Amino acid sequence: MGYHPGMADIPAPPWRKARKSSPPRTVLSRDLIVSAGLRIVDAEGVDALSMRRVAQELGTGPASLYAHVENKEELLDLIYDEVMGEIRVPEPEPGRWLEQIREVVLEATRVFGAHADIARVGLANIPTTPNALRIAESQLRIMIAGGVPPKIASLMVDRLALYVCADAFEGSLYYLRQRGSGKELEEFLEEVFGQIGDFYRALPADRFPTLVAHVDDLVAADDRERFEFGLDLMLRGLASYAAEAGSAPPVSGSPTSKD
Amino acid sequence: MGYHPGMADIPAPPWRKARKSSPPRTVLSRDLIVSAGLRIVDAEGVDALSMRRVAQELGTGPASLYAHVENKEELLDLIYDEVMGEIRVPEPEPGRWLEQIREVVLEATRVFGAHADIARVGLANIPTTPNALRIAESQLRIMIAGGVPPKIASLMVDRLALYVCADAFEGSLYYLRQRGSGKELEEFLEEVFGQIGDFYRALPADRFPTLVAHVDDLVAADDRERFEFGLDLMLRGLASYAAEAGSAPPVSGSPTSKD
DNA sequence: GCACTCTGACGAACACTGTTCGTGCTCTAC
DNA sequence: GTAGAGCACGAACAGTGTTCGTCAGAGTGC
Repeated sequence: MGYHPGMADIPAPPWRKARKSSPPRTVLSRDLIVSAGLRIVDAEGVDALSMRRVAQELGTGPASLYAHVENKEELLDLIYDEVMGEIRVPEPEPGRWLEQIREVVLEATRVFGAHADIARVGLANIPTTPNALRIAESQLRIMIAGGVPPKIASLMVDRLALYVCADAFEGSLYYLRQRGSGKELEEFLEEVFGQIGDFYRALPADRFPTLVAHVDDLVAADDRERFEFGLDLMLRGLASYAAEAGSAPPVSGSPTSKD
Repeated sequence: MGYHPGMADIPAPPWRKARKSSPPRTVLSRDLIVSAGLRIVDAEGVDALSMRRVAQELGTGPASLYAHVENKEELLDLIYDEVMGEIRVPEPEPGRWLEQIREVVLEATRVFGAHADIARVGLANIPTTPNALRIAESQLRIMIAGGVPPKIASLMVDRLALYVCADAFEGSLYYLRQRGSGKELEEFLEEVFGQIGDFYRALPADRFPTLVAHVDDLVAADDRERFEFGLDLMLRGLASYAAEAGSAPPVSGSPTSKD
């Protein structure tokens, strides 16, 4: 700060107001912007991401970002693709195709779960970014190698993506609210589920007899169990489609008995 | 406008500036606000709904709304519940439980589809509003009457709600973009799907061989087919859980052969 | 070494957003 | 007839995404 080597000792002429003491031009780039954005999303969620906030993180003004990024929307897409880049996919092993699909879905859920509510970006866009394609390619290849009819496999890729994003987004809501309330995760969840349980129990039993009668079942399941139940629903359905089409059904009957 | 009956013919004294020509106080109410909000959502989508916009629709200022509604969030919840009120549910007929579940889900999808992207409100909230409870009660009753184990039925209610909202929200994206582009629905969809097809076809075949090889399958399905495929996946899975638990499986094998 | 263009960083501004505060009108209850 | 509560409303605050015009500095051609 202050002296610049090239200017020797000559002080800036005072009548020129020194322009602004020439702050060292920060060097921006798409990657810098994206990773700064991802940092914000991870720490505070998608709603907290604003162009000003990203710019501030990089020590500049919001207008500077628009030279590298079209939009806030494009920025979010780029961040989303960055996250999807963390999802690892296996080489197809035809004998384990159903299990492999299950593994890819679990892997995706793990990654989304590690990045706050970023999954909602995936819900709002038709994914055509590189990593989205990579994962779709992988899933399609696994299923087709396993003998699933291509039409079924294509539909399945779409529905699985929707399910993963929707569930991850739903799950992130609890996560963000917990973070906002300063409590520990376990304590928070217990409190929330307790409140929901109390709420259901307090319902008028004449209008909602079945709900009231099964409160415990309604409240018992945690995030993980609900997610896996829904996933296995779809996988059982898929197995039945595959079996109908003459493909060999998965060896051990149902995908439930895994893990 | 102008004369008020009680004031006879006496004009307002000019030195008092007439306060503001005393505009006839509009009478607000929660219901008025909610229905105005729903009108905006229907016409322009959730993003277009702002407190100012609602106030304008009612001929007043934004601050006036806060006497009847806590929040924008609460307003959206109220609008969402209003929409859910349109969903009709049947009386349980144990012999047709799977078909009835399917019908309720289709009915919900129909209603959401008629109200722009309102479904995204359902994605972002744990639904505890009256109509959400009504529908959950109905689904639970149908399944339990059909012999589905309560635990499975409880999980199913949750997963179906998630699926319906997620799909309706995804579908609404196309809808809103079409509306924004001034074209006819059919023309718009054809254009979009054409572009996506072209995009897939133009992909490097060495990195995405499976995608490129099955472009036609990937692009062929429309909204409806994708939705019903996913739904039937889940229902087949559900049927298999129900069968495992000793309940009578649905008569005609799979839910696919309906309609 | 000089003059040139062109990229891109940046300050300021615009039109919005949700929400709050204070004012004062109008209707109700006594 | 008057006190009081409820509530409609204007103005303001702090924030948003985005655009415009300016202008420093790097790179290029001579």
